[in-house]
Amino acid sequence: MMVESASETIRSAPSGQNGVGSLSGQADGGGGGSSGGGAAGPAAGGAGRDSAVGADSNGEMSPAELLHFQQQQALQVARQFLLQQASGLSSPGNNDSKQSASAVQVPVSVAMMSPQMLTPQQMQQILSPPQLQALLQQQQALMIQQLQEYYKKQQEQLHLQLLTQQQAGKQQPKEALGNKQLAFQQQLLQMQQLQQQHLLNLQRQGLVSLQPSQASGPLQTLPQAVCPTDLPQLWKGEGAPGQPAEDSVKQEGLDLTGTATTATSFAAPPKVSPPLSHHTLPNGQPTVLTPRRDSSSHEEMPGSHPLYGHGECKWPGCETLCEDLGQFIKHLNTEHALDDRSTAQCRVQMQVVQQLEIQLAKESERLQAMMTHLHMRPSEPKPFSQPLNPAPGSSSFFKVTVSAADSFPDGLAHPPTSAAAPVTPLRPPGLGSASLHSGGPARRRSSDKFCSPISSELAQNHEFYKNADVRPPFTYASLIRQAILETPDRQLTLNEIYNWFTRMFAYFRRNTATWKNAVRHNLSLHKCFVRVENVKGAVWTVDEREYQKRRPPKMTGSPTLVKNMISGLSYGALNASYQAALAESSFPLLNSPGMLNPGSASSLLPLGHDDAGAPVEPLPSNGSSSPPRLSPPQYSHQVQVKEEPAEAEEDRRPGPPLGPPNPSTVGPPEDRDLEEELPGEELS
DNA sequence: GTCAACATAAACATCG
DNA sequence: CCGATGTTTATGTTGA
Repeated sequence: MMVESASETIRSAPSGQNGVGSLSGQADGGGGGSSGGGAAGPAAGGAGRDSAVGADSNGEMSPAELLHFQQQQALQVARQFLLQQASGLSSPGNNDSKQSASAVQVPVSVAMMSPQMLTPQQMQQILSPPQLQALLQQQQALMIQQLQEYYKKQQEQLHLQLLTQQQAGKQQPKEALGNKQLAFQQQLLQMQQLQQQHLLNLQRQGLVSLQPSQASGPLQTLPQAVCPTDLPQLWKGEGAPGQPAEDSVKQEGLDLTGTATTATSFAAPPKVSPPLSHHTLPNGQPTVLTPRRDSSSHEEMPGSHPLYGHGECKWPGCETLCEDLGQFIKHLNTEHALDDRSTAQCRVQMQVVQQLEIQLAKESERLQAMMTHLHMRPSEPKPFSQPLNPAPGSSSFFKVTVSAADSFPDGLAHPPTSAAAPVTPLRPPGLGSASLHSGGPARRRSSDKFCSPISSELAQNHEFYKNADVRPPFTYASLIRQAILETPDRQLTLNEIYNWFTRMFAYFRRNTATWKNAVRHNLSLHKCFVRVENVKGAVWTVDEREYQKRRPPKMTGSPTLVKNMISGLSYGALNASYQAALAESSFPLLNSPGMLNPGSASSLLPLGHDDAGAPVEPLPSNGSSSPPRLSPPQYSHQVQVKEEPAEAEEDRRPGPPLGPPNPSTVGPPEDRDLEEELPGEELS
């Protein structure tokens, strides 16, 4: 899987034309893809190609490749996390909160999605960048911690030896003693150097991807980095530097928390009387080992075992095929007997579970806070479970809910990030939602659909997208729009748009032909993008009104969901404000990255109107969407085009301006437009 | 099952 | 002619 990683970088730059088509420009699909790709989706297709290309990739990796590689690793791990969690291994045990700071934000709903089925790509989609990073960091922190323990032990040992030697040396010739001391000291030194080196190394590796965020986000508070690949290795019982020793060390050094249950389920030999202590969850819940059916001894159930499924061993990193349970048991007892490796893996698993639990607790807490803030009944378990499993619709909406909620507490305008800030590494609403329900890489209209604040989203995860080869969960249209709106004069040439894409997203630094074609396609296709002849050529602008218009159909569905959701959560009274918030989130003040001036909830409402009102607009979406049309003027205002835009777009939209008044300065034109467009429209 | 939105691929046109 | 830019059509996927 990881093979998929580095590779595309290769194909990126050159627009791999296969010279088939008529003209050059569209060498799209690159060598491999072609039409078939569609089904699998871009990412899938990309992955496919990747692997193909990646195979050849030699040992060396470029930074970008390394980054990608690490991401893949992280995904792997994340997947494992979920996998494990889903397998019911949950054994509450809460450690000190050392790592709580880096608690991973894995949407509960995600965890419910039968992780086994998830591919790294999907994981990418499911976990928001911040989540991925968090995951990664969590592991890094873990590793670091373990390593430090290990090194510490080593040093202690050396010291001990040294002392012993010194004592013993009393009878020895001074010279000899001196030598020995020297040797030990050297050893010690080496040890330290090794440690430093190792840590450095890990850090460097880990930081490749973290750096960006560190510079700008809460992530920087996270512990030192550790190569994300370590964990898997640990699971596999190989590779991790200093691992063997580490095992024994960790046993004492690490704050092992776990439960008997876990232990039993892990190590066959009864001998395992884990020195594990029970902890309590943040919320005070004792982590009592709930005798889970699956955690009971494997001999129990004739046909099943928590570690056995689909004919293979589910031990982390094992996957050995076993024809039947008997064989599996045998395998379990031989391969996963009580030894250093197994215990280490077990510990890792415990950590995993702990993290997940911590996260769950946090999310619960947050939810409670939110609900409290919103004057709702706090102890409503539904919020969690409801959206999780059921229909895709609700689940996706849940995400929106979360996002909206995120900004709620602090005031509508608050960037979600800050809310979750220090502890929870960025939890972009749009992202989470987008990725989640987009399921496949190809589908990422979510953001659009649910109007996630792409701008804020981007602002928050700017660095991430910039460096991580992760496909942004936004539609091309929304991205293009964002690109255009980000500029002072709100107009961009095609090439500039390209540049924006590549500048903002690592993902778009590859497969250029494909996405460029898509960009062009989108520009042409969507009415919201208006081409304006400029002196130096043509520039593209955004007709915000038109853009918003596109959404009605989408949003029509949302309200329903909203209602469902709301009713389900007894959000009743909140309805209005909630929707307003929703709307708000849907209408990020895209302009400034700083966006969202806190506390101006009221100002947001209008937007809400728009969104809510939009659906009301029975316009045929676009086509001849005529009546209330008036786009041209609008952007013509905001856009400083040399030429009369009206002309250029005349054909497109003979729209008569309803809002001649938009003195739309480059500032917040949208608000204005919307307000005017749908004055006082209430969600109906 | 239908529909809308979207992604992707590709053919074709236009222009510098 | 070539490449960049635009337009349009076709097809497939997904969610409502």
